[in-house]
Amino acid sequence: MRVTTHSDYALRVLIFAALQDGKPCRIEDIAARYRISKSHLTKVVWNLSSEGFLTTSRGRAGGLRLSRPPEEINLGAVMRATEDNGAMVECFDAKGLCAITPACKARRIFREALEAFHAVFDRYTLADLMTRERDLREILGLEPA
Amino acid sequence: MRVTTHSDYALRVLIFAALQDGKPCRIEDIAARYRISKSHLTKVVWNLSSEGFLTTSRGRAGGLRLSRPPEEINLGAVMRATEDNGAMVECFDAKGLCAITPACKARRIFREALEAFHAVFDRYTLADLMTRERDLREILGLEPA
DNA sequence: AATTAATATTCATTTAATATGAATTAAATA
DNA sequence: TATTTAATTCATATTAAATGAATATTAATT
Repeated sequence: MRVTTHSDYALRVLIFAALQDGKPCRIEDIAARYRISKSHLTKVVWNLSSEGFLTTSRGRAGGLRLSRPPEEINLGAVMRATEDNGAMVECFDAKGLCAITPACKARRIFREALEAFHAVFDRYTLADLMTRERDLREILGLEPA
Repeated sequence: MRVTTHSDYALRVLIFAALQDGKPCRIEDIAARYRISKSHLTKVVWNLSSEGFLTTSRGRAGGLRLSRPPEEINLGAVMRATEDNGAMVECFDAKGLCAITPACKARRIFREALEAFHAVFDRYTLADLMTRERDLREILGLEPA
């Protein structure tokens, strides 16, 4: 089983943004600190912003920031918004070709398992990822709070 | 999130084998009925057999059959054996490059969520997938029991 | 108004995982 | 011994995902 890097990067962006004390930060800097693709990150940020987790502004002194405090950003909501589970298995997809789909009980179990997966994230917020804030700042080369 | 077709196919093989009343069946026939790759299916069967779910024999009158009755084949065990979760997210992999891994709390949550996913399958056996046996037989073009 | 700095958008390319195909080898049975 | 089947190996194709690059749009500063 695999989680897309899209979700992975989404969490990294949120963690980075949570370290900025409300000040906007730039996609370019985030990409540089994590050494990942700025292009890809741009799409991740766009997603997070259209889902309401981030607020972005263009132009000089622009950038992105958390729309809400970390305690109010539920990780289950983030995962559900960033993972596309429409094709987790072939039978989830309307275009699936598995012959036995009409008589197959496995699909229900897959849905149940996926829900259980998300339910774990539902129990955490971004704040739960920030408990080692000091170390995170150091690793990412940010000023101590 | 995505499950590999390897696991998907594994379930299909087990379902097919469970419909054979203990008689061996051939990989080639399974591949034909599901219209999927025989080569790939061979690897899936090899895995299931090395994990003890199937018993195979070569040569004339050979084939594969369930090693145990369906009620004794736990789906959680099957999923754990067929899914490679070593790289579910980058930080699960020893070769992962994510900078913040040492200070990141997300990994624990991912592990917890993965375990919750498997735990759902733990509650079912192959027998739970066979409740629509009549329909499955018809779709797969097998003789009624 | 012009310039600069940022996100937004689009498209092309690359990459890596996955799946498939094909051919050969080994084992079992008639 | 011939035949049938799984096991094994290697090459190829396919696909989704990720990356790169270029352009457009927006907004703040000078």
